[in-house]
Amino acid sequence: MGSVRDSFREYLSDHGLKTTRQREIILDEFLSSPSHLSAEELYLRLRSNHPNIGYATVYRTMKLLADSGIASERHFGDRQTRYEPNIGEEHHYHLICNGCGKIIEFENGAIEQLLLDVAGEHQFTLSHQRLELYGMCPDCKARK
Amino acid sequence: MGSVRDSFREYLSDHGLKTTRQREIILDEFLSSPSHLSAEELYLRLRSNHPNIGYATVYRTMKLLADSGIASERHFGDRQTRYEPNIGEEHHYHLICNGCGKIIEFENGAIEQLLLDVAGEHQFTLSHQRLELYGMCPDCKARK
DNA sequence: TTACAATTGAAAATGATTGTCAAGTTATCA
DNA sequence: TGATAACTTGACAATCATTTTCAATTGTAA
Ligand SMILES: [Mn+2]
Ligand SMILES: [Mn+2]
Ligand SMILES: [Zn+2]
Ligand SMILES: [Zn+2]
Repeated sequence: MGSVRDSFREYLSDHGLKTTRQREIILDEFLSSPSHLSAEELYLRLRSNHPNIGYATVYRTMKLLADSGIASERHFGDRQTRYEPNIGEEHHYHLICNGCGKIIEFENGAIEQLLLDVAGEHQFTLSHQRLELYGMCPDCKARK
Repeated sequence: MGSVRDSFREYLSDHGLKTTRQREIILDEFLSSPSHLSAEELYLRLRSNHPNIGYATVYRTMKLLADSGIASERHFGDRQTRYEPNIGEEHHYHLICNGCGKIIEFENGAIEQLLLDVAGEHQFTLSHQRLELYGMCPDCKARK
């Protein structure tokens, strides 16, 4: 369970970076928060217990978490970068409601395979993919 | 094939908006330019023949073209919104090289159907989807 | 033509993110 | 256990794409 912290420590030390109080606090808050948070949202959550942690530090740390593979960056409709933990998560895609912002995650091996095939046909070596569906959820449709 | 201009005029008039010299010039330039241009790139191209067309007008007009269905907005890796004409284009996805920025378009009915199925399973009414693959093209791999 | 709402261009404002820098911390090793 | 060098932090300024503002101009219905 503490292994995420350990692997972050390891990543930092392997890259000549330092383990700091702020970085550990931010990691903890990230792991105990709902998924798909933006740096700003995380900063706001931290603010109450750690009012002295700076805005830029949260941004910098989220970038480190992404680089270390602990977090994944996501870009949905709005302009903010969002993050979600990579821990024990299957590779998944997102279905997003334009009305209420609800995010539904789904996996689909068939789609995944077809995408790999497409990349292969073009002799591309894939680094990452982005796949999101946007629409109205049943609740929002009813509410109208 | 002035029909795109006609449908833009129709869209404008149907929405209580006006057909202006600038809007027609911008539409023409858009249609005769390579695809996946950003508003700024379009502005730069217009600059030589129409140095008096303002930056904001290009932004505003591209938004209108998207709203009218003549153009589609695209968001690739960089931070700019890009546009491509919707005319006679099949619905397609993009494969983008991280090295040289090359963009390969592909269609895939099987993927499209699977995505529709996913949306259906969750009773979502889809408005749009985003699907891009990022990686290294064969040229860029060789060059390294 | 007139009358009036829509549009324009220039410049300022916005908002997310990144850069700067002086002061504070961390890891190392003598 | 220090001394030291390198990294980090927080506050704030800077960026960059895009949007807004506003006074002057233009399109259009009648
Ligand atoms: Mn997710
Ligand atoms: Mn395209
Ligand atoms: Zn909803
Ligand atoms: Zn390439």
